[in-house]
Amino acid sequence: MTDDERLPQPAPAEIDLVTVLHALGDPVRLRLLTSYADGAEHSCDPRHLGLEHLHKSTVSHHMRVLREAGVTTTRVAGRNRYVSLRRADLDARFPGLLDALLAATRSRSG
Amino acid sequence: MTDDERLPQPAPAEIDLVTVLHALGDPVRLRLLTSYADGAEHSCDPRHLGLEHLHKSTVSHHMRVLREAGVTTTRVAGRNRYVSLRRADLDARFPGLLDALLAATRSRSG
DNA sequence: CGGATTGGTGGATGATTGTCAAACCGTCCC
DNA sequence: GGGACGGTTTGACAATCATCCACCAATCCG
Repeated sequence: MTDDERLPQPAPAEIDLVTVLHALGDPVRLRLLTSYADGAEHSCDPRHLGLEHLHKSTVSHHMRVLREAGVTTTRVAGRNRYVSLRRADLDARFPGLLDALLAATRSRSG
Repeated sequence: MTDDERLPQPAPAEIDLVTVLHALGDPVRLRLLTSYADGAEHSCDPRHLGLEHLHKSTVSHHMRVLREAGVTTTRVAGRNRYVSLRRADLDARFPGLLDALLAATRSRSG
């Protein structure tokens, strides 16, 4: 489970606020964030994410940006990848930020 | 004071989260945000903002992005412009977001 | 083995962007 | 009027970016 391979991601202390904001300043990636808000692991398939209109390589690109910014983590198991939010790391580094962002997306502009 | 002319800016309800995050996902603009965190009005002169290395037209461009995103407001008085945070509008629309952002910039990664 | 599934890589392309420079504009003041 | 001051606008340019497409790689399963 947890000891599967993980794709490269920044250490908690290396998560940079500007990079995170830049990563989330895109409609597709902010929508991915809302999908991940449930804390569960998600596949990369665009059809499971309400992104049917996007090419799978485009979604792959966006997920890489999120991961390299430190927003998500990706666990590799067989031919599947399981993406989830790094909630604890983000909360520790930027207290209240994630909650405020998720609340903001829920209240309307998501 | 308050009834001076103001440069165009979005109405409170039109402030869009993606646009705000995109605006703040730039090191110069995030730094401007920290300058404005005191709630006071600030001139546009790069030398008063710790941005001596930037051309004044570049700073003008960044301030326009912030204003059009709804992050700041600009009051015009004579030949001067006074830029300040739209704290009340942002707090009303995205509760806790601004506080979390400013706390994050203060704690380190500014 | 061989096909299907899941997802990523690399190239191409058009759009956006950050920056500077130079010209411009309204205002203040001598 | 005519500088000087504070900022904006426009244009140019390189860099980044979002997207698609075609191809590739690893894994699972019959």
